[in-house]
Amino acid sequence: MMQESGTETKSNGSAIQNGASGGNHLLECSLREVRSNGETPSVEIGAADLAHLQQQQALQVARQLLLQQQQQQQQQQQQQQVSGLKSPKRNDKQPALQVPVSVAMMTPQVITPQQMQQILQQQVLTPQQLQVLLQQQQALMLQQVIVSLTAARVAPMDQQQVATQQLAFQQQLLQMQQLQQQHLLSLQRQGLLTIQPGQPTLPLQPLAQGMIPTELQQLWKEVTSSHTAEEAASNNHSSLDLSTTCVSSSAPSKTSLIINPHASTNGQLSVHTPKRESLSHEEHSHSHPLYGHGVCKWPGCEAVCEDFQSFLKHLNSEHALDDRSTAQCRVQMQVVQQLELQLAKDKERLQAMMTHLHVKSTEPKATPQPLNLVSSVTLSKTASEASPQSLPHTPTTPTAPITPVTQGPSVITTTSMHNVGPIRRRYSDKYNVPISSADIAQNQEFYKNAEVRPPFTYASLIRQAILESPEKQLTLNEIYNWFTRMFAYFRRNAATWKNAVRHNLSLHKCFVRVENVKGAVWTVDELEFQKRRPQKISGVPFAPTSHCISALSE
DNA sequence: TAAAGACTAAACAGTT
DNA sequence: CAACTGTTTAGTCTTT
Repeated sequence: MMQESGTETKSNGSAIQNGASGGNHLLECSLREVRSNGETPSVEIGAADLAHLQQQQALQVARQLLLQQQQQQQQQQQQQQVSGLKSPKRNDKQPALQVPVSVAMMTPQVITPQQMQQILQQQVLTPQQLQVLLQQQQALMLQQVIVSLTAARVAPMDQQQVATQQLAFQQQLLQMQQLQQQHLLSLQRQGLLTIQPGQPTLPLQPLAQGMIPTELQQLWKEVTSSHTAEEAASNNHSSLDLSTTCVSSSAPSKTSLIINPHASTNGQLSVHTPKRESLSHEEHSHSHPLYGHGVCKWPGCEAVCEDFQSFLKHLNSEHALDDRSTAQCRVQMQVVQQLELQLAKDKERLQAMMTHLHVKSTEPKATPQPLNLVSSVTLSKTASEASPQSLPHTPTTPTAPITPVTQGPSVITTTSMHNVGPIRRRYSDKYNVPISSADIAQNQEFYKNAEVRPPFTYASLIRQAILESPEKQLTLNEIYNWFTRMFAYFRRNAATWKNAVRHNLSLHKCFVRVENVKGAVWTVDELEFQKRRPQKISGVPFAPTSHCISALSE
């Protein structure tokens, strides 16, 4: 309604509300609201953390699997129960916050290609987990490269050592890439996956793909050759700092901060911009690509800076022009180059897809649902065969100015957490999109950052919010907070959607209000919810379906 | 074409 | 008194 009113000739109050005017104010209000409620999760930090935890979880499962295999080889039968290996689905279903500390704190290790091969063959992990695992491995290897680069400067290796290590890294990377390709191919064959390179939830993929050995070699040469004895002496300390930062337990999340454009919405990977230049420019606005949410966004830094002034101090002292910064810059440049390359490829692909599907760009109502464009095109054979009558001509909503996410984040969701429920029919069905069991939890990274309307009904979202809570009950305000936390879209037009939430809570019998000591909370009557409507669209049993295909995109 | 579901808007009452 | 919470009604749009 709001979206239609924005694009259709007919207009009412909501159209005005939905316009650009006042949007910032509403956004600020929503954010203030979130903060005032004592909740800290910033969107970006949450995104990075989640990616980190997902990686850790996948790695943990893989390790347990390997461990179990070893045990089984030794003792044949007895270890199955003791191993405590959770089913992949169960594991995936855990919200990030429930991940045991021991898992989150685990020091990442690179699994050998042989071990990886084993995991792939066993097919015990879900495709999603394998994907994550592969990416993490690539990230870890990249970190090893960086560590070695700095270590090489601290303690110069002889040429043979360097060459040997180089070769090892290259071989490992190559093997990993081959395995990943093999894995993706097998997924494709199984119809579980439509490959979408460059998707934001798989931030490492483009990098790893792009970091071909020759480039790494070049990088290696550049950095190692720039080493001088004087620098080694003066920068010994800082180099070590980098190393420890990179191999620390939180390294994966830091890596994702570097590489994933979503991990820092304001970090535009603009490292090649001369620092001083941007400084003078930014001093007025106090918005600096390397500074956000009180944290230094220099790759791998994350130092807390109270205000902008202290950030500037920190930037000048900690990230001055030395060989460490130079090396980091070079790495970042590689990252950017690869991302740009990937973006160009994806743009080209999108163009070809749209050409192929004879997009009617004059369709006025199509704009609000970029999600369904990609879904309908990439989801499955049935979707693409459906030949939608009209497709959006632009991947972004007119009211959504966020550009970094327009790259095409078609998220592959091969695991099922919560079956969210009915999608909003008015938009989704238009394109014959069978994404009824789309998975919020898997797509949340996207919705957190992109101001795109989630294709789910209010009732489904409310239910999801309540079910995600530990007590399976939420106050109205907590439901509000969930909406704003999980969806960038709901950070504006608060009056509208909050009214809708209240309206839905009251209207649907599946939402039960329970008087509490500290007020009232809302719970879900699951029976009523399931009763609500025969979900013809989904029509498919949810567990297997969502395990196979569900999707979303921008 | 009618019915049903979903959404937006708004009025209103009770509570904090 | 203002803001919040909860209920209800009305109108519109879309799908079946």
